[in-house]
Amino acid sequence: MFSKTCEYAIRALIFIAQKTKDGDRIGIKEIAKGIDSPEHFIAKILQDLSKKGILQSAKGPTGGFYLDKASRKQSLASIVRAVDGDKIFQGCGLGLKQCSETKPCPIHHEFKKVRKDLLQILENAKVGALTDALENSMVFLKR
Amino acid sequence: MFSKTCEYAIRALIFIAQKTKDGDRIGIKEIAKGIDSPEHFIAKILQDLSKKGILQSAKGPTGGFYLDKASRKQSLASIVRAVDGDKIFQGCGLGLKQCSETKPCPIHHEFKKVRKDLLQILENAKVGALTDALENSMVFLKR
DNA sequence: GAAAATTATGTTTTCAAAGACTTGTGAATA
DNA sequence: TATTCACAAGTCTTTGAAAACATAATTTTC
Ligand code: FES
Ligand code: FES
Repeated sequence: MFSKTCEYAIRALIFIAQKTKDGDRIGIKEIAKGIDSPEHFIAKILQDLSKKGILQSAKGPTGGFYLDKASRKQSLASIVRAVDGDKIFQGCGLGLKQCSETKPCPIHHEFKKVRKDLLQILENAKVGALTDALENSMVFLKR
Repeated sequence: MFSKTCEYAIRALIFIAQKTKDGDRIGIKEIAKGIDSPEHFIAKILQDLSKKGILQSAKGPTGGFYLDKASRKQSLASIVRAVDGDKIFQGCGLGLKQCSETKPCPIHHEFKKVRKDLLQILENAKVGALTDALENSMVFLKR
């Protein structure tokens, strides 16, 4: 569904949101452990995303990654868009060059609904809102 | 969503279904043109699938690919399973090693619904049933 | 013997991951 | 106050594997 890169990115962002509620910062090593991802790989992903303003970072001692107020209100959809683009939200399910209402593929009408549902889920899921469930161990970022 | 391989496979199967309604057979070159795919690539895909019994083939002059009665009743879901496996139907949306009800990821409950809808669409779409819409130019396999 | 799928093999591109090196920054220290 | 030092992100390069696509030889069957 999503690329590996994108999966790691979402997990990481939620993890960071939980760990930096009180203005703390968190290092790359701890993030990698916390979401069970390759350290160098997630490092690169987060660096790209911080350039794009999806999350914040600080160098030096006491440095690390964190999320400001605005970033916390962000939806998972915007993360997906930043990483994988919007192919998943707009592209044709059967790989036609362009999804089109007037020249649809055989599953266009049904597929459109799935895409829309998926988009809605991701739009509604705000990064900062998922931390409570995490702390109560109702959901997990690794297993 | 699906792999390129899988997209080609679905398009090809629907195309073959339409072109071999009356016991005809159709060659690889015509298929490649009909669905706008790389000729050698789709050839390999179809050969794999014919080994698995998803479609039928015959060598020699007047040979080609075709679909028997049973294959026509097949759903798109079984094609997807044969090509991409059932990761898309069962795997965790955030890439956890295993999707689980007891240790779910943050979007598990919502995501499950999307997966289920997708599965249903693909189960309901039978290869042989899509040919009419194709012939009436209500749907397309390339553009 | 010609037309078709089949098999085997090779190339290119993309994705995932790892490693080494660089830059910036806060804090200790002289 | 200026210097140094250690820490942590940032950048660049390389490796590995899989997916996507291409070429050539082979087999089957009419
Ligand atoms: S044309 Fe295929 S999903 Fe819209
Ligand atoms: S655990 Fe992530 S989708 Fe079920």
